[in-house]
Amino acid sequence: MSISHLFPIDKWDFKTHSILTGLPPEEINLLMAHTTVHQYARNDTVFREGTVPSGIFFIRNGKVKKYKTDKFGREQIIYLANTGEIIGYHALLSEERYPDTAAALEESTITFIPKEDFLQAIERSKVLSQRLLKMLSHEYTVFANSVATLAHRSVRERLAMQLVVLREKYKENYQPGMLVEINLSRDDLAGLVGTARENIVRILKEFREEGMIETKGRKIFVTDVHKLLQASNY
Amino acid sequence: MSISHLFPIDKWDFKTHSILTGLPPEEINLLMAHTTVHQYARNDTVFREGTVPSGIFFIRNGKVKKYKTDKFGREQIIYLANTGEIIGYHALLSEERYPDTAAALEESTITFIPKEDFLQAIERSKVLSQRLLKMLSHEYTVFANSVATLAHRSVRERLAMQLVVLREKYKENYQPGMLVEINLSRDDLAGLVGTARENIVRILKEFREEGMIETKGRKIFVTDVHKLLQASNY
DNA sequence: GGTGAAATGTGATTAAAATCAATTTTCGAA
DNA sequence: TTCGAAAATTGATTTTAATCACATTTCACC
Repeated sequence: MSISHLFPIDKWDFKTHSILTGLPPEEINLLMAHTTVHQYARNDTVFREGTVPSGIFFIRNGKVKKYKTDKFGREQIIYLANTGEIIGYHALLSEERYPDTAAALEESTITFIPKEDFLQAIERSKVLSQRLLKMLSHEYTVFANSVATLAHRSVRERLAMQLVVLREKYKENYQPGMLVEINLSRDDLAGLVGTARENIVRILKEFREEGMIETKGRKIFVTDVHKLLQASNY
Repeated sequence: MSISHLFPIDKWDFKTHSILTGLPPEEINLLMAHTTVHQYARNDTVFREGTVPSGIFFIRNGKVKKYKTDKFGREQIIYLANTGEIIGYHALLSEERYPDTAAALEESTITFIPKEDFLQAIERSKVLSQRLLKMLSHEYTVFANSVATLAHRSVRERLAMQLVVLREKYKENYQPGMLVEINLSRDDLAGLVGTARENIVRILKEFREEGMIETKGRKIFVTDVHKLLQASNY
């Protein structure tokens, strides 16, 4: 059972996984003609803000943070991409440089699709370009949500909300009743919520004391989603 | 002369105006087959969050704020659309309900294009759908920027930055040396920056005393863009 | 031009979050 | 298993922003 009836998780998720799944074989072949597969260790950079894009990346397995760093070194995570998702297409389609940096959050297997193949596939496949249009316009919903949340909700509320989202993203072979292990550094969590590490630590402690989560080292287990949702004030 | 070499204004601007300009006549005809033109007074709603989209809107003249309201009534402006821009396409393309509300900021003339015509035009015109892809993916750049800014910059910095952006948006028949009149309520300015009205008022006062702007009633005139840019810490 | 509601502006106070300075824990490499 | 660097945590303090309570100004309308 999902929590989508309690919390609109799709408002926090791009839908890039829907791009490739079920695409006609010919289109798949076109896209996959010259792919290369790479292994990324935790913290390895996939692409860097400001560089010229050379292709797109399909995350076969793993998690990638997309983030911007300001001049004081503070990171803001724009989006956390999961297994099955694609990244790097914005820059190619907008004909700009990468607007942000992508780095693996954990050991990840990623397929690289060269620019030419991707653009050609779009050129030839109406299905593909229509799916991209649908997906990209959905991103507006996600961002409108993020912006409103960042602007008007407290750090505590935002952290509660993100934990609910992360619980979904860290589900793997999930069975009802299982605890989901959220394995993310405090710094990354801070970058996701948009605050300093210290605040994250303190509020996590509150959540623990209020019986919403348990922690084991850096790992976080959500033990009461409903209470968390309440705390998020959503 | 523009300030784009000092400040990347395009990172604050969607590029929806580029959609229609220069589109082949046949595509234009397709799109414009069943349009209706409407006049909106200040504060009139163009469409409302949560409703089913029935078409898109081309702003012939005027300005429209796109915003979300939280349960305490606080508005967050997601984007300020200007003359020549289109709004309402996200919901149609993503097949969702409107993710935000649109309301005229000033007397505006807006052309309505019905859903069917818009979707048909995309279906038939490769040029149009490719332009949409380009535009939508550029929006990611804008939002990544907004999110990072909201998360890590002070209200003072954000206000300074927005004033620079607004100065561009309120340019009309601009001649070098002219002062641009920014005519926006303090509440809307607060909604754009993501803070409370009182903070806006206080910081505007600082900016006035520091010789960056002048005010006349609600109207704001930027008198020193460079100082503002410095204050924005960009 | 006068009038009143709405918008703008001011001051004081409270609350939230950022920052600074350590200390403790964790976890991978030797 | 031990060691040491990196990460996480805690506490104290400062800064920033939100909130509350009014005062003043503006501006559309009569």
